[in-house]
Amino acid sequence: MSDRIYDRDVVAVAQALIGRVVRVGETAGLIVETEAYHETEPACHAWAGLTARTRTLFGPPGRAYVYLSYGVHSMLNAVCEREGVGAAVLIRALEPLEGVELMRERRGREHVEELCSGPGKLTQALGIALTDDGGDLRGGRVTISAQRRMLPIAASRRIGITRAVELPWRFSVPGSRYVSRR
DNA sequence: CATGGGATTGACT
DNA sequence: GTCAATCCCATGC
Repeated sequence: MSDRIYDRDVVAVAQALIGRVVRVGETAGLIVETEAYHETEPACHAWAGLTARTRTLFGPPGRAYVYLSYGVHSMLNAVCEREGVGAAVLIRALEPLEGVELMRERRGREHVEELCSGPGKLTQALGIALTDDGGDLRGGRVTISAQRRMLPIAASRRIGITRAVELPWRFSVPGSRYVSRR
């Protein structure tokens, strides 16, 4: 059941989200890159424990955790594991599927490869903001499909962090033109 | 209450 | 390759 997508090990969920579709209004994209974060490792916001910022992270699974990075970019995560455990999957890149013209307007870029190929890019392209924090990913404004396209998956180290860098918790579709840091 | 560091991006040398 | 933007919030005095 789709109810069990998020209520399990966050690393397994990070892999299971590859090939699903994120949709917001008329815009939609195929997930081609994710990263797992868990309270037991210091790169995760939940490492610091339950605070105002991490309230959603410790809440029920299947919700959106959206936070502001570098004071500039909104980041979309899927809250995982049982309520009370701080864990989430960062959605790092999408292959644009629908609403590409609207994505171009919002991004100010023409090339399809530059629309959703990064965690800050895709939230701008889909119009995801901090107000989407806490929303239900299976029936809210921002949704992730229960259906999944099966794609090859490669594991690697997470990008842009300074702690727990050795964990191979980044997952991406090998050869995709739509992953970040091409 | 003051300070400093980001799960990034885009512009510039 | 380097670096600033910009602001939330965790941390420490």
